[in-house]
Amino acid sequence: MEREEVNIQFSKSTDYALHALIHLAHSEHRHNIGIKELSATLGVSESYLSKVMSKLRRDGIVRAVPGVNGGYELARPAEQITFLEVIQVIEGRQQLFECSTLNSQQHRLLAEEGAAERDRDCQGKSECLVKKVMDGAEEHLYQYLREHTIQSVLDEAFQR
Amino acid sequence: MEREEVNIQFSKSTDYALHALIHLAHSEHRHNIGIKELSATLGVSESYLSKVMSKLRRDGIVRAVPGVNGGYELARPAEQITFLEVIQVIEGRQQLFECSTLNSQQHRLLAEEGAAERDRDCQGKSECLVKKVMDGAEEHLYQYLREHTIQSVLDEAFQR
DNA sequence: TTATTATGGACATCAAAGGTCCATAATAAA
DNA sequence: TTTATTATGGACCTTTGATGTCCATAATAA
Ligand code: SF4
Ligand code: SF4
Repeated sequence: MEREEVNIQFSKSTDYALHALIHLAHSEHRHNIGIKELSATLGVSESYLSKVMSKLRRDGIVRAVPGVNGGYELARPAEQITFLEVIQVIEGRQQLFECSTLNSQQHRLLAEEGAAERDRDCQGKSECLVKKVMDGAEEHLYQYLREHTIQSVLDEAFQR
Repeated sequence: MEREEVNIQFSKSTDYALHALIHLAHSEHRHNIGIKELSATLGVSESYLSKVMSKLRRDGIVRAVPGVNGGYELARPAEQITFLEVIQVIEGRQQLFECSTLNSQQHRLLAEEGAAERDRDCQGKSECLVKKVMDGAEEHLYQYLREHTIQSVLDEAFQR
């Protein structure tokens, strides 16, 4: 009877950002695509999309020029813009897993076991295996996202 | 000046669930670990942790018995409980990426390009490359999480 | 100078995470 | 058969973040 709606997924903003970048890449012969055209292409409101674009500009993914015939264009070639980069700009850069029980008995128990390991990796961080598994998962995910760029999507889409 | 705090990370509940399961696995010679002991071990309130445990029970990860000397125990051997399973029980099973612009011009443009592909994979779903990259990322992540179990953490922690 | 376009701040809304409290059900021990 | 104990689930609360709008301002090319 309950409507459980827990969430571990990327935000709509990330979706919008990726789609906008693809449109810019696809129209790179032209210059300065305005927010009007972008929002029409994606079917998203100008106000909201402009927030997303501003973020992309602040992080050097796109360039923006105001005024007549202004708009956006990629700041770098599309093959240098990875999925990971876009996601991190929009979603932030916190870790996929952050310890919430660092002051617990259990943390002490599990982290102390790493004593042998702390000889080589002596950073005093004392992370346990749970954290290591989760960090490994994150790195796996990131590595995959690093290998895919905006250009790679276009390449596969428009080869015929 | 802004405090951007966007979030793509696992919830505290997932953290609690993993830690609780590790405690149960570590104490499997005993039976029926009560919520009192669990919450003391993790340093988390009984009320909240009991919600998490109930979820784990409803999905067959742990067994629970009320009454004097009651408590929780693993419903299956620890080597059969994967990280992925625990995460999905707590976080739900939606996809990491869901299309938010399915009615856009761009979707039509990108999805139509898959015409050649629809001959073999004729499901009418017409997903584009963006979605495929993201789904690939998800599958990558999941595969990794499937390969790690509660037992594997204990093994590495208590080998000396 | 002017029309146009992006920017950023201020709000508004809504859903979900995180958490508490309590009444009830279930159970084992006495 | 009590009784003490423990888990369960519903109701409720608070805070946060995602999503979104609106407007005043800055910047720029024509
Ligand atoms: S280091 Fe391990 S035991 Fe300690 S809080 Fe993090 S996940 Fe939990
Ligand atoms: S299928 Fe591709 S283009 Fe269509 S909404 Fe999904 S990600 Fe966007």
